[in-house]
Amino acid sequence: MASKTRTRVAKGIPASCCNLAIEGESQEQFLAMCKALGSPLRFEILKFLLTHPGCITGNIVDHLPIAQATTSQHLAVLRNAGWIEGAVDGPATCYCLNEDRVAWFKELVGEIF
Amino acid sequence: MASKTRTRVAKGIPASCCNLAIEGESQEQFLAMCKALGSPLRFEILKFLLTHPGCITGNIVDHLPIAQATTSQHLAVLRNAGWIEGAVDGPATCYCLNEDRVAWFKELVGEIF
DNA sequence: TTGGAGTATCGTAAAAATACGATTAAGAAA
DNA sequence: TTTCTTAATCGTATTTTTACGATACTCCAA
Repeated sequence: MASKTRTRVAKGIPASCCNLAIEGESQEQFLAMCKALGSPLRFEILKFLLTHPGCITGNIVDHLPIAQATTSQHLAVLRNAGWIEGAVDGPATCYCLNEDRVAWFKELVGEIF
Repeated sequence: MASKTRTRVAKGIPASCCNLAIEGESQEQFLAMCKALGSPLRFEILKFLLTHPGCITGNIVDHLPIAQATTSQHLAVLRNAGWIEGAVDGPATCYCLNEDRVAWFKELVGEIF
């Protein structure tokens, strides 16, 4: 047996040089935030919220070249990833950054790399 | 005309509170890095390279639960995003982090949020 | 109440990402 | 050379993401 192992690997894998301070649930949440951030439209939404705090969904819809339904969908992704929070304000929803989460994200990026 | 504009928006869009130091090409590169980072398998590759510097493709393939072709594909994504660099070492390819890019990424995350 | 404004969700079509086996290519060893 | 090791690329099936119109739902005003 042992057919799957590579032959002629004299060197093998280099020894571990360090450990990383991320795994499990934290890692999942971090990856969800990265993934959510990786879309141009969603990044545009975050930029808009960063520079125009206190916006409602409609403001964001007007600002983007996509349909209302799609915008709402992207907002949900950002919400689920933890980037933003939505507060109901009458019939509208007022979105803002989740400052704690953003701070956590920044910290983590600094720690990991 | 003006049929698409929202009525009853007395408040309008909140005034811009600040500017962001990212746009255009820089933003595209940043988003590519975020997107690449957002995949569990690719993050696993980065973690492996972080903790085991000097690995070749085969080491990474052995470490992941996916096929060689898929791993190679993910490595290409990370390479194109700028996270890693591959150096040819005989028949093998030795991968390492692109330290400059990583530093740039960290800096940017600190600036944006 | 009733009506309309503001949003979220549903259902679905199109596009993109993911994964794999097979193949190709390039270097090292025989 | 010929062969083997290593890794990238090709073609393709499957899954996920994206985007939209239509619909449902909530709140406020008339």
